Amino acid sequence: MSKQGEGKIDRLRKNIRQHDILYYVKDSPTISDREYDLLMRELQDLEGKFPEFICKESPTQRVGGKVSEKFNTVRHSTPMLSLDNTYSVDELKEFHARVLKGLGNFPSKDIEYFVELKFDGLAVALTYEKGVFVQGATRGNGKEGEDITANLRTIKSIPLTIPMDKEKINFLEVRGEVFMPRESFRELNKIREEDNEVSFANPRNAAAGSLRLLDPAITASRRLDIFVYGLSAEPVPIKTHSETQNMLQRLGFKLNMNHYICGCFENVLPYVEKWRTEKNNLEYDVDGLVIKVNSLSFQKKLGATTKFPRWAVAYKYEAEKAETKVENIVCQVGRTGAITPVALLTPVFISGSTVSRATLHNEDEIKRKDIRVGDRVVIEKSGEIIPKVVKVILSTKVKRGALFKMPAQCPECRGVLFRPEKEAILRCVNYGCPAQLKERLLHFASRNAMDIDHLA
DNA sequence: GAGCTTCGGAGACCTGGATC
DNA sequence: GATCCAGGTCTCCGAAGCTC
Repeated sequence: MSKQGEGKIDRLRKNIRQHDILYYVKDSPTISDREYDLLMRELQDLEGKFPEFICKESPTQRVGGKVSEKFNTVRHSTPMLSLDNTYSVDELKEFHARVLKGLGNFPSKDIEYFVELKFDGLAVALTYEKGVFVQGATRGNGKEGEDITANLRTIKSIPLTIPMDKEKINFLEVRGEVFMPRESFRELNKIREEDNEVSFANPRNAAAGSLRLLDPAITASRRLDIFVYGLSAEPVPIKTHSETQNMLQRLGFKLNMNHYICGCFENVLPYVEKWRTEKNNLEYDVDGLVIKVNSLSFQKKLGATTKFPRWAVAYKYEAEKAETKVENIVCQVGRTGAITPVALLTPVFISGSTVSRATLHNEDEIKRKDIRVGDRVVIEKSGEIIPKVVKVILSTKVKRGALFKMPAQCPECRGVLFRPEKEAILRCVNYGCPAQLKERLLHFASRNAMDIDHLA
């Protein structure tokens, strides 16, 4: 009886996994939702009768239900690098020139490129051992990320088991981008509004927040999705990036099929133009394209800097812009003592979030752009959906205000001025003269009518 | 409020080539 | 060999929004 139960559970699991791939990965279900639910219920009933056969790879165990207290740190087997960005065709050409140079002035016509969409989500790494999904992690600082396995297991397009034996590999790490489809985002915000909760600013932030929830059951309700785009396997049986895509597809992962193999660099450029407008018709956020050298041996030869691979680059489409007013300019002190002038702006909604502050970087930058309080300025977000460093790109004088002066340099040592300690002691890095320095700073502040709240 | 996400900018640092 | 310069690389920091 027990043996029969085990066999039936096994068949049901395989059947459900197959339908998961058809529904969540290939987007072509062959049974109705009700039929799928009946299969799942049958499996749950059998696992209830034979609890000794319940395993964490079972489709019924996607949501473990266990609420964790914190996320553990995970060290990546190979660094998870981000991509260098380009914003124009000229910069793309420079990338191509660096590739040619890096390969010893290889003939341009012999470099094949792989072009794919750049999804606006969170990069994750999925680790499989002996065909079982054992760990999922965020990118973190590239070397270490957070263990979010429990939350990733709730994403139904991530297979919990894969046929690694068919590919003759023992270890597999898959990299992809978790995102929230626009429809899921709209529905989620609608529910939050009905519940008088604060809406999420944009799908990327909603996805980021959802993956860092301590309760996987809530993550499961957020309807996240994933596109995978890369892998490292042992032993490595592949020679090109396009072959990795084929392998990932055979293993049952969800890939985005809007990708192209370009026989030469010139063939890349039409796709840049094609997706400039077409990206807006997709049901998920895309902020550019990724252009990769297709040959893995070339990728290896080109290597990487500490931050970016030299064999791939992102092409980012022009960011949304908005006009607003500089209300004030204040000094902001970082935790190491570095002072950054920041423009306080009339809040303006741009690319999914409200921007009210913009870094002005340093005194030279302020002088170069001649930015003053009261100026009308055009801002653009340099990181698209998440407002990271906001660039002030144009200053249109409407009403002149006080010219900002920045007391960021010690008149004597010309170095970093001070470092605020927890006890609010100001200390000159070069001279170690807190009292004198504090006096000098307060003098500067009063002379220039500056906001000194940050220094107090 | 703390601590996390991602990624761009600034500036320090490093490296290699040119010139003396 | 010393010096200068340009370009590449690295590290630090901060942005807004999120969860805890």
